[in-house]
Amino acid sequence: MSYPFKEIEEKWQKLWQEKSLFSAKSSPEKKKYYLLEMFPYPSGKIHMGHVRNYTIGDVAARFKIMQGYNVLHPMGFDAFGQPAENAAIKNKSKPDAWTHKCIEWMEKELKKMGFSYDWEREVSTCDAGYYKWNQWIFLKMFEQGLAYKKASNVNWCPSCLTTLANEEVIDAGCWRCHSKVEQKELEQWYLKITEYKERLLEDLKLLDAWPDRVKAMQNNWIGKSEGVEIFFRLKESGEKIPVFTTRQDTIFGATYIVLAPEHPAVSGIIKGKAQEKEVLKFIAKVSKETKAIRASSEVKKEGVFTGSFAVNPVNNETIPIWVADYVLMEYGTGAIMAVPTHDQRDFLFAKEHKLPMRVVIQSSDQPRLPLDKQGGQGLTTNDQLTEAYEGDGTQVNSAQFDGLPNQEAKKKIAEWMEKAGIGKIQTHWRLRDWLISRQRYWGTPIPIIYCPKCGVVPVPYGDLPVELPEDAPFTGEGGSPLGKVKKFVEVSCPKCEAAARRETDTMATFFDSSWYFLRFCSPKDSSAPFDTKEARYWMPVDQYIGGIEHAILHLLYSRFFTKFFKDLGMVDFGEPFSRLLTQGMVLKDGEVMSKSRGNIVDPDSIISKYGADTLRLFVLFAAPPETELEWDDAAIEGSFKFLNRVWRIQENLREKADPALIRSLHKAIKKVTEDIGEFKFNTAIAGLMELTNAVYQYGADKEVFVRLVVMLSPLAPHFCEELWQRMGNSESILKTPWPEYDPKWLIEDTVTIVIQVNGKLRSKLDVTPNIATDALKELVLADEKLKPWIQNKPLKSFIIVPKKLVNIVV
RNA sequence: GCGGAAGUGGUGGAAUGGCAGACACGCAGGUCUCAGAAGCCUGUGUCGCGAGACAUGAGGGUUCAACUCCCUCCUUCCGCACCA
Repeated sequence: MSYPFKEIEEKWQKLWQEKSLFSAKSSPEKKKYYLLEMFPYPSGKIHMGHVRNYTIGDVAARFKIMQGYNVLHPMGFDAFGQPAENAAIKNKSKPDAWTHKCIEWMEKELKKMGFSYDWEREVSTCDAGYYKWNQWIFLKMFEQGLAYKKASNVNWCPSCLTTLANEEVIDAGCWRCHSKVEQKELEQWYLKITEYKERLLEDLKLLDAWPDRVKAMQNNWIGKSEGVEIFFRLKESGEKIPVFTTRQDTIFGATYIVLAPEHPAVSGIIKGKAQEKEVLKFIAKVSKETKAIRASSEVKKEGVFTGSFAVNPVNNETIPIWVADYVLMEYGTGAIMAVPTHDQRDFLFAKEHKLPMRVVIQSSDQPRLPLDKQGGQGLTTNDQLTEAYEGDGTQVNSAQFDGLPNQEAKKKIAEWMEKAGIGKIQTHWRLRDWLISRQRYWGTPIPIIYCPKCGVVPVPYGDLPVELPEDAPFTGEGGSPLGKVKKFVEVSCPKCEAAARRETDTMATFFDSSWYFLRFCSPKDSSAPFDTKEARYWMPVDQYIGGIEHAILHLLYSRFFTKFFKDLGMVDFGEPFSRLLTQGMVLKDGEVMSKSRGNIVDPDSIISKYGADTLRLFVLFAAPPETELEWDDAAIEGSFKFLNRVWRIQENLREKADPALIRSLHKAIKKVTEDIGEFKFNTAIAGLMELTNAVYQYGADKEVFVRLVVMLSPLAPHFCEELWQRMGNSESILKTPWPEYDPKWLIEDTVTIVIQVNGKLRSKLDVTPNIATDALKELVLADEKLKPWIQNKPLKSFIIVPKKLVNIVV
């Protein structure tokens, strides 16, 4: 017979709620712990990913409560977004009603898992009480010049019918629907995240408790590269052509320069040249290719000579100007100096088009690079090299810099060029400003009014929130639905009262989630986005838990917002999340669970078969939190069996425990406490299983059983509350302090010493822990089992690791 | 190409310089039962009857001792990328 999990779970979920056991209050004299899991999009159903994410968080929260911390563990919903709107189009329902229904279901599902949330702090981003503050924050950014509108080429998803941020484009496709992203010229709102690029990069170093992977990804994304802009000049007109390089140490090896086909100087330099027609044809061909195609043709680098020449400012050498598709207008200056000997792409291009090469960095390894002179210019012939040498070495063919190590020359050349006015030390960044306009209904309206006389006018703070009208038409045919609601669009200008129009785009939903962790500190505040005093107490988040898919998007934006609030003086810290745990995905048969693959395991079905406690236990036991978890329908039986095994102990409690069991207990307390503290739940559970096995071996008394149940309670809370109550306790088990081990029980009367001969295990001895070295040596050498291994070979050394091991080397 | 993570039994995984495979799943045997299920007990890396030998992606190195540290390489996953 299995234990009655269904009754037990329902009973305790009800009791916890009645007692508001998890409602948090700030109290400065108590140590706080803010534990947060990434809030979900309210799809209506929770999936295994949610179960895993929130179970990890819940165990940590309950553990910290029992350790005496004042714990804040809130939950809310990232409720704006396209699925609600798509559902509205499909079912002719309203996004608002649909979303609230979903939230209701979702809450129920979360409650069925027994999570310890402070539901009084629940927040939904689609409530006007929340998104009012999105608008407030937007206006503050607008005042600081951090929110601005500009026309440019933007990413456009033809299926979602809206623009996308760079961070939302994955493999040239839309992050949500994977449609191929198109480029479109549009006037859109941007947030100047680039203003914070230095700090966003620099402060990554402060995040010791973040996974390296996430930091590396952000580092990559921000993409700082330091180099020099070198001013080449056109031979004929003397016009400046700046090129950007990070390898200024190779400047003396530049044998041609290459312009992007879109480079503005191209049309001027080909005019009247014999090559004009050919170049124009080439440009036309390239312009037809999309970014993706251009990037994918990795092997062949196509290009044409322009008929013009440029002058290298470091040696006044005249070199040809080419146009090629491998140079991109979007990066650097859209022009490069080509050094075929020390850049592989330039090398391939030069070889293809028979362009000259010159070695300027000599490798210190053998064989040496060929430095054969050709026409007295230090040129290497085309067939002497098989690839570019991109490593470090010594400068050669580099005038006054000859003989210097190239890394040193890099600094000196940069300084020299700046002094001589032929270059400028410069840093390029990959990070672009964040496009937040979306041509969608179900989001926060951007609080801006366009007046024919006053121009762009921010909505006055007193008029916030700009509420979403309820009766927007959803056709799915494109164009912002808000634009079709007359009474929304037509307003009078707040400044001059002339007839004006409202902005009809809404904000990207990542705006909403960039500061929700602050809102949880004072979720009902009606005078500010958050109460600075409350935020000072609770923030930063001590432990944040969520999926790796947000490594750049949400986590970068949240860091940006936090720094913005710091600049406004609203918070006194620059990073929102002290520790970050990115949990691994849940797989089935080696693949991510997804509807399209049809390999979804519904948490509900598991709960009704085994109960939430078994489900919790299994997702924690099957793998460490950071790694992928392979779902196994059979293995979950093991977790269920374990709970039943613990359940049966209560029927057979003894009067007095065996000392061997007491020893196991104290060992287990030490292990489980350390492991839960380090989020090593799988081994913590193994420790509890071992203790349970020991109980079966020796028989348990009440004292041992009590501690077992207390330690199990963060992991299987309903189950343990029930046992706790049956043991005669009236208070929740959460009010019980976490057990402590007594070190005296960890001291063994005898220890087993492993005896090795030449590093191989040959025997074992039981001795007292503090045995004298000589006595131990004597004992070991008397061991009959070792005789065949030692024979009468001379003893080279005798290594003793106290209480553990002896190694005899012969 | 650059950056990150990982590679251990049939499976999930444990061990961060000191007994490789904890704890589970699975499998096999036993016990209980009229029988089955559940429970309980035992066994279970490979080869070998055995003593023992071999085994942590491959190969080297450091060390009395290496899954663990160092070097070279291979494979898989993830991020970025004609980034100058």
